[in-house]
Amino acid sequence: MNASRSASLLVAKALSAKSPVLQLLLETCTGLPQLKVVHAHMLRSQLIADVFCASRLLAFCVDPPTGADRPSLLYYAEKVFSLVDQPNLFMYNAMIRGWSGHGGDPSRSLDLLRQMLRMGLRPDNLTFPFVFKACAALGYGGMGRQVHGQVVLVGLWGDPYVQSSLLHMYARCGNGGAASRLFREIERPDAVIWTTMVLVYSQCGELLSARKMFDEMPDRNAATWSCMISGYAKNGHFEEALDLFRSMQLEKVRANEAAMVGVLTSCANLGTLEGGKMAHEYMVRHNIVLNLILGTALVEMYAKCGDIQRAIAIFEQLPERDWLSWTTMIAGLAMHGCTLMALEYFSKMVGAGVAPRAITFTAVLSVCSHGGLVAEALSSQNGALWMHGRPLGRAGKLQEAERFVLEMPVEPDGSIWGALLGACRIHRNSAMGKRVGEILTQLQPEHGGYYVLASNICAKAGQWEGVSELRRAMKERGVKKELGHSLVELDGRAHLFITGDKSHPEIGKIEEMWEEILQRIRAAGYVGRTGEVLFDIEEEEKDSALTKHSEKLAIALGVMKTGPGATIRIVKNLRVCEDCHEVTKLVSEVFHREFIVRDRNRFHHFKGGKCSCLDYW
DNA sequence: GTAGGGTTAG
Repeated sequence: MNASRSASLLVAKALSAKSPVLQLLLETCTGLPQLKVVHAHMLRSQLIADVFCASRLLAFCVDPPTGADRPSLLYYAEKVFSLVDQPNLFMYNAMIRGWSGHGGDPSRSLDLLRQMLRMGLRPDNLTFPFVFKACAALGYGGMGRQVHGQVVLVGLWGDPYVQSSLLHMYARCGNGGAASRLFREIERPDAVIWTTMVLVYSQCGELLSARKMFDEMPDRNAATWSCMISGYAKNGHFEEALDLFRSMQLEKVRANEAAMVGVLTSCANLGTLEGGKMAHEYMVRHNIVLNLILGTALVEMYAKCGDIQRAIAIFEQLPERDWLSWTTMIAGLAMHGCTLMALEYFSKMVGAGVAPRAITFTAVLSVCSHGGLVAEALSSQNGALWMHGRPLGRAGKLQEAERFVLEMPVEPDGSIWGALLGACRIHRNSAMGKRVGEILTQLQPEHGGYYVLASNICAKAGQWEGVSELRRAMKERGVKKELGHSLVELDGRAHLFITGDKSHPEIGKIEEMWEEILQRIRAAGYVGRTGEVLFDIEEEEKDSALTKHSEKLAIALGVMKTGPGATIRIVKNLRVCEDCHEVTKLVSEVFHREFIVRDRNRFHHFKGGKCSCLDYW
């Protein structure tokens, strides 16, 4: 006897005993196939006409056991629902809830709300939270406000579930004002509502207000901490995110996945490998399982903090991979100058049937420019673009790269043009650099880095009119150059140097060290770049007396605090300049240190007087 | 008689 027949017999027996057993039976379903058996019997036995039984069926579809294919169950539920003559409030709620959630279609929730109102049904305190969730997902703030009015009309605005979902909706729709007004009207906000306010303010970029809420609320739980940490991370306040993670541990609150993503992202952006490793250990210690997003964040952290081998190992162990996890891996390899491997992963990605997106192309383009390759677009296979790199001479013609950008199956965005501009600099192609620079300064006029890069390309070619033109454009548009800074981790402490800032407690000794370094590398053949050329080329402002970029102070401290054979990691916010690059090469040789420097674009691994970028960057 | 809110992150 086959399985479905034995199941059928079981069902028939069960249904004769009516609902409590039906409930049990539904609980044993693990997916659509089993559900269909139950449904078939409900139809045959007319049980489907029983509103309660039909509701149980819908409830199952809306809230299936983990692992079941929720979207297909939702469509099945809708079919069942559409065959019901007069669905009751419960059934509407179940369907509205279903569509509003994961793998659903929030606009259907709103359709159903209209439909139930037409049918003369009155939404209750359960309907509204689902409806607001749908509005939030769609970003329909206006619709949300109208429904808010309905809530007041039916006298439900005092319900805490309704209140928090309303706040959440206003937060997602960017209406922080409405949210704070609403919050002030709530007499006794509970922890969920307080937490939602933390979300509201971090969503609006008002981190101080968010923190104020966080500090003022009477009891915080894991979600609250997580919300505040992610808020900091999302708004670029990485140090604060890590500080808060430390306090969270002191308070013995266990972090969840979302919090860890914020923590890892912060470590990745700061480039703190020590912090990142500690976060990873925390995850292992607390059995926090790697899902797709968390796994990708971990890959990114290791890649951006300089441990590309570990990043690869984590990536290979991920339970699943999507376009973004592939892209993160490819971009990470690109940063480390692992050109061939990056291209290999790109072809693996395409081979796995994962469609690349714009950021993927940016990463591939940067692979090519770092590796002295030019990207070449070939014919499409299975609708996906295929691409490989072809070696180019140093003199490099970039026309093919430019053509690649123009022929890409996605609209080139700022970062793609930016990658091409970087390639122009490497290949010393000022004509194209000028062209691409113009596109970029129009596309993203507020982005100071592109003016600087374009101006450096001109300077290198001796085209001073181009340089002054770009400087003028920057001034006219009020674009500020980002201040250079370098971070170095030594003895478990992070030292930050900002251009022109001499606040480090050991600045005197550092300057002395720098003088010594200068003497010894000069003996090894270093000729500092000075004067006009420097002024026009460097990305960081020239120090009035000495050509001392923040990076040089970091190098000096690194040499000071370590012995021969040590590895010193430095993270910069801008691209490394040619002079610093030269200096670091020489220091690595003369002082027998390894430097792993992360600049805005990529890693430079200095050892024995050479750099892993082979002077392409 | 059946159900629900806040972290959604890379």
